[in-house]
Amino acid sequence: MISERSFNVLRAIVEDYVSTKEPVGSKSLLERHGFGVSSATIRNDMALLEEEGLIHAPHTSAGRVPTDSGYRLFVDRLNEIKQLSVAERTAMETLLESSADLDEILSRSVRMLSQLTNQVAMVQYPTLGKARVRSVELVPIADTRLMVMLVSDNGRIQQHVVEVGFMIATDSLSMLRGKLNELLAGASLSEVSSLTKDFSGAFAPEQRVLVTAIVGVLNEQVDANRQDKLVLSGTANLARSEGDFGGNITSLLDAIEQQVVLLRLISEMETEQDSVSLLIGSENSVEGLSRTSVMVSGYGNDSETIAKVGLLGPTRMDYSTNISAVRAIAKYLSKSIGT
Amino acid sequence: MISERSFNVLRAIVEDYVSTKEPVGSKSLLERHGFGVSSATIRNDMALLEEEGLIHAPHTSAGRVPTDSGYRLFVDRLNEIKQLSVAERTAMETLLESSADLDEILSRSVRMLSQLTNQVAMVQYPTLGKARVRSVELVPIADTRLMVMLVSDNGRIQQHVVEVGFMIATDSLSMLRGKLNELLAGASLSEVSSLTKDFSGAFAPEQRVLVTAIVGVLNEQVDANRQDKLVLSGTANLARSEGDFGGNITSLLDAIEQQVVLLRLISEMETEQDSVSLLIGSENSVEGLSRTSVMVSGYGNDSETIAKVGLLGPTRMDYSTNISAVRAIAKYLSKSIGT
DNA sequence: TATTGGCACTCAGAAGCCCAGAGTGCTAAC
DNA sequence: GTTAGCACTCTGGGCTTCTGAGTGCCAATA
Repeated sequence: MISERSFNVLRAIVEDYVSTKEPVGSKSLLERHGFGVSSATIRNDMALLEEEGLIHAPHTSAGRVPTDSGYRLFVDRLNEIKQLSVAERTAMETLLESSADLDEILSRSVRMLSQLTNQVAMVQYPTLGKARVRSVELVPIADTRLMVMLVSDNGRIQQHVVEVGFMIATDSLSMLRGKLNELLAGASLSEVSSLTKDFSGAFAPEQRVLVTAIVGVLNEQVDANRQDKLVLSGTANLARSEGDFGGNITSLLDAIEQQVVLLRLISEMETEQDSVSLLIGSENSVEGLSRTSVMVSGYGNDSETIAKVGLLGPTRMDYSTNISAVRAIAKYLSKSIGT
Repeated sequence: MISERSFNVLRAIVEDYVSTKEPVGSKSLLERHGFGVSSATIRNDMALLEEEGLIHAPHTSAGRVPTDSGYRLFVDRLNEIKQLSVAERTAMETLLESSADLDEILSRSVRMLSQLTNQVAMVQYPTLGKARVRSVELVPIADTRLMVMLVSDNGRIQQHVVEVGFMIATDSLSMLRGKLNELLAGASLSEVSSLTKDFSGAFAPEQRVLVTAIVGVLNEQVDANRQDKLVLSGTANLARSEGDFGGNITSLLDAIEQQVVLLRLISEMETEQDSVSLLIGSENSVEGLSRTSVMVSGYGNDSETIAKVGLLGPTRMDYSTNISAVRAIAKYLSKSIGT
């Protein structure tokens, strides 16, 4: 369809535009990349690219800017992805060494991703999916406070403190814990609600309040899991590249603070592990994100993807670097969580 | 020193400038607040205020803008603090009802504060301070993974997952748990390190790896507590009021992302519960925060303040509203945590 | 047929200019 | 101490001009 050289021109335009932020013209293009041809030839190519809708001139007699489709083609033909630098790699490795709990792993990863890319990074909490209950723990925190923990077999922990309002007898607690584990251990999370339905009925009235409270918390924990959670980092970066969004940055910020929109968006994007999927500009149909590109990758264990990680930023971004960063972080997350 | 009317003029200037964002002149001042005098009189007062360094004209023949000292005087003489609206109050109350664990309480509070004020809100994690160990819990998470929890008597929980690298025998675990609790229960946190120093020596060599790992984690948890943590919310709001910072918003964002700077700053600010302390503009000596006001209040239980909560924003902010919001949130936090 | 040199044309953005209006400070009168 | 009056001073918006980067097209060339 379009010639090899034309494509190279497109690539050059994308690269220059991303780095200079200025529409790029035929002459300056020649200066930076020594194509073996004259500026007139380049102009012909550019006219062709414009006809194809890959680039676009903000006004006559200005340079060209890639369109969404232009970026798209550029990305699709991106064969060699930039590698992480040595410094970045070592940073990743130190991150990897320190074993930590889920919260920490996620928040560190997402921060690292945002620093690596200078974009807004996001990571989705792993959904429990088909996970099963490993155990239930009841830990007294204070005289009248109890921490209820639900440990699932993929290593995820949910916890919640309940104020029960009266002194808790430790022996009845361990009895209760035993019964709960007997009932729930090995059950899939989706079964928890039905299994616990009549549980409190078997207890003496004076215990029933406590039991009901605990069961309530357990069900909440399973539920809380359905509406997944997103951790963001680097929103500040948006302010830095404000110009790229044409000033109406607030609508974007709102969309981000809502989270719901983002969650729906990324859950609609198909991902496999080790591959990054990408929506460029208006390819996503979210209002207010028309000048924004979103990329995500899945992470999880060998058998399945349990959640997603990615970033968003202006369409004018360094796709190559960012894709490799997302991929690296996803890989790291799989390694840390997947076990 | 300065007359009653002059002060009222100052107050009017602050109020108008905060709401309109425009330097305010003598005439428009008269229109909005009907002082019983002519514009010339106001001008005289303004000249006086300027001499005192309380207001300042961006250029000749422009209106006046409060200086940092102007805001300061305004705030110091602020006798009636705005009350929260009914809607805000009910929102607070629903927040209050739902009992939750520390993380959740803090993140909800800080989000609410940022929404209430449209500023960047921050809350410091409670330091354990003179807290004592209530109990240590060891919960198996997977075959080779163990969750170590340190529960302190102020209701705070620290937890960490360790990968031990081999199968964990449940009976040795409960034995270990018993010994640890025997050793540590009731001890103050600062003693943990010395108490556990020789602990692992008493165990059989094959257990020692595990024990050392656990002790390591416990010490980490105590340590982690020294370098306190800050939760922020509403950074997006900065972008909205970008103009107030004279464009160089990035330096501000950096300062915020560093956190260290903020932590030092707020820890230097003296606070009592129920009172809000405030640094206006260049009153704080942090570079990059010269156009920023920071206010914090302490929260904790009856006997002591255990951490701080506050916000930051442009000097041109609605001090009255913000102070009352911070105060309300601090009160709420004390109520939820202090027990 | 693809490439190139040449040329006329276009238009955004910077620079310069002008003017109205908001605001001031001062002085003299009340 | 307050006020009316007045001369003065700027900023910001609107208008014009002009330069230069960039284009599209055409005829000549390889």
